[in-house]
Amino acid sequence: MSIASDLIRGHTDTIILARLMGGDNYGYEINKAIQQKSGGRYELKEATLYSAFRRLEQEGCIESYWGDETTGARRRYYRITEIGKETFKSLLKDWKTAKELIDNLIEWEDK
Amino acid sequence: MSIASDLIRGHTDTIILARLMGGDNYGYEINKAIQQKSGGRYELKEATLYSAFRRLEQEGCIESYWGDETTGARRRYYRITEIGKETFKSLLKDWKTAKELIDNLIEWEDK
DNA sequence: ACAACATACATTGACAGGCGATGTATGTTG
DNA sequence: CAACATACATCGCCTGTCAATGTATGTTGT
Repeated sequence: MSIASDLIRGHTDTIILARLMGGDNYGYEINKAIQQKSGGRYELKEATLYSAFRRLEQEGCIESYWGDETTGARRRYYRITEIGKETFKSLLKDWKTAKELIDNLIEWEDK
Repeated sequence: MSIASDLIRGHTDTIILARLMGGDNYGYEINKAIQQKSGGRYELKEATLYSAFRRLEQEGCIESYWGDETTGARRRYYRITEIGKETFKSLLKDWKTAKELIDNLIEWEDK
């Protein structure tokens, strides 16, 4: 992977919630969408993805249900809740703040 | 603190190296400068700061020496090395990339 | 027929970074 | 003389990431 995961750490939830803002989806597909949107530069590791789902569901940000696939592997779909939408908005604001903050803190005067 | 530390995680080293790009400095003062530059919104916890120094020194990014204070508490000064400067440049590039990547990944189509 | 691969979900155990708590020592200020 | 600021340092816990591993189904190439 080309991006250090510590730089993405803390954004996993935001990234997943952003995907679910566009409608219900299941894990594998969500990760595929992330890969595509990143131009192949980034993907969530499966362990990271599924532990994020567990975390978000416990926090009430998402809800899950099994798809009715009659063929192929079963799919667990996720739906963003109202709490999730509020959380997402809040996380977006945090990101904006953090971005400005970091940009500010890595400035320097060359000596 | 107003900023979630997971959003800053992975930037600690960059932030410290940026401070040292402006000349040698010691831990306490570096943290004060960070607080000032952030407008009081952010400070490194001491445990975080000193473990970052240890890490950076082990990696050869910084070197340390004791100040010659004849009064007051002793100060351990840090100097950025050539390796540190290269690392810093590289971290800046990583940040630029990560910023664009995240901005891209948190876009969504409202439904 | 059968291997290889893609789809799809899930858990375990290890690791790394951040940090609260705590400790040391010195100097200043009300 | 208590409170506070300066200054460095370590220990142990917590959390998020991830390699490894496992399960099960469907497709494609030879």
